[in-house]
Amino acid sequence: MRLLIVEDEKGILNFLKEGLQEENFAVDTAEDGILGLELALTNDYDIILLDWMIPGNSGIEVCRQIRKENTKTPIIFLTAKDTVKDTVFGLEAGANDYIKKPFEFEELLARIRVQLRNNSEEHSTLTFRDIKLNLDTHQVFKGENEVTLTQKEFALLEFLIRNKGKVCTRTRIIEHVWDIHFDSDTSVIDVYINFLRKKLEQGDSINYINTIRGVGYIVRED
Amino acid sequence: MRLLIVEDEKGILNFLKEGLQEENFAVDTAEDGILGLELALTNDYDIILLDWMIPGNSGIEVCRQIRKENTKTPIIFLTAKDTVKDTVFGLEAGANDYIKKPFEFEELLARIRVQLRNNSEEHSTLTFRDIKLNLDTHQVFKGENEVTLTQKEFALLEFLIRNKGKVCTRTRIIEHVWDIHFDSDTSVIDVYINFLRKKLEQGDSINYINTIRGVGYIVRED
DNA sequence: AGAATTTTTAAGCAAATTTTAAGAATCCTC
DNA sequence: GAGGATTCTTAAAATTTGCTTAAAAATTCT
Repeated sequence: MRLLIVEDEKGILNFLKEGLQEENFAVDTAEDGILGLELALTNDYDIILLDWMIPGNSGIEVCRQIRKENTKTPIIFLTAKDTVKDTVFGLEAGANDYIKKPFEFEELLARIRVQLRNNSEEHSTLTFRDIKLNLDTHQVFKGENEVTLTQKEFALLEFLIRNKGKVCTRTRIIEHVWDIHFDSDTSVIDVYINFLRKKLEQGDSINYINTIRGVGYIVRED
Repeated sequence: MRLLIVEDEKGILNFLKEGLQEENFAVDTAEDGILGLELALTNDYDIILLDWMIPGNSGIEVCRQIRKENTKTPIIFLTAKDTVKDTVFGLEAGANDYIKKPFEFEELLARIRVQLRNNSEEHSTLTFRDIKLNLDTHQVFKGENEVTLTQKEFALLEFLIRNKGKVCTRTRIIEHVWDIHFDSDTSVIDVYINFLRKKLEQGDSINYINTIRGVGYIVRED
């Protein structure tokens, strides 16, 4: 994982650099906006940490410039300011997240992980217990046996497994799987959960998908 | 967590209301500025969502009025406008954040969480003595053992623990957990406190929830 | 176009949750 | 310790929610 830090305070910069290297990131650094922008545009980073107040260019400006060329790489703002106006501006300029100084290293790490998780495409298979889901081929296996799912069934299962261990509320499901963003009283979700259960359980009466009444559904490893 | 939505489009209103209820918010709604303002001033919300264009009063005006009395409660603007000028105007009127329509429910939720500072991972579990409450999975553990709670039970316990060490009056409980704000003589609270005690105490005769006669209930660490 | 498959709607049923209600128990004041 | 108020407990009624099924609508395939 390759990472760029743009930050003018040497103390913070070194602190971050060392900490992140211990976490096995390949770390590049820049102490001003000019260099930062150049590095960001000429290299392929997995994530960029950008200080708000830096010489050469404001962090916001650097962020905008990066976004002109590259919309993918996650950018996290490090900011001493905490007025809302600034935050909003930052997000509007294309940042993915921001963290207020002073922050705990752990928290930064957590946010970095969130961004990387969102961004990474490397996982072309998802697994859950004995279920394997191949995103490239759209195939699903239960142990050795292939289970054939329709598109919607696949999408629903994928969403559930991506959120393994967290409740998927009905609202989130309908947004992510059906792409409906307004009020609608439909029972498609129930029907599709039923389809999935039937196809996955295959008589074994294993309970893969748990219902959280009044909220939604969840899949759990054990 | 108690929340007010001021929004005139019924479709959006219901969509938000349902989605947020799934996330365990107690949701109040108003379809115009007059009612919205009145509710905002006479109740104690944890967060307010305010549409920009509403009948009765412009959202901005409502926001300003609220801020005259109450500077604390976070306000998020829902807006179809997206010029920066308007945005700044709104933030100057005292809003804490804004979100452009159409927006994804997820994004709104993220912004609400930022405002409530529920953002970081640690906050996805609440603890109280040997009781652990996981907000992601909606699971509750007493030591090693899982305790299964219904939605209302969960919401009530969550409210009590969030207010750990403080008395929760019956009025606040009925408002925050049941979303009832008129006078009503119901004994649901008693019944649910009883449910909780039974499920939590599990024969150990530990007293998790104390009664404050004439006032309400409280949970305390020791 | 017709057939097959997938997706959505609708409705009845079952089960779980929530609320109501009423008597028992407890607490507090005089 | 009597009496009133408050809370506890229990059971049953009311409501909500989710499951299941079948059929209609939409889409894809031949």
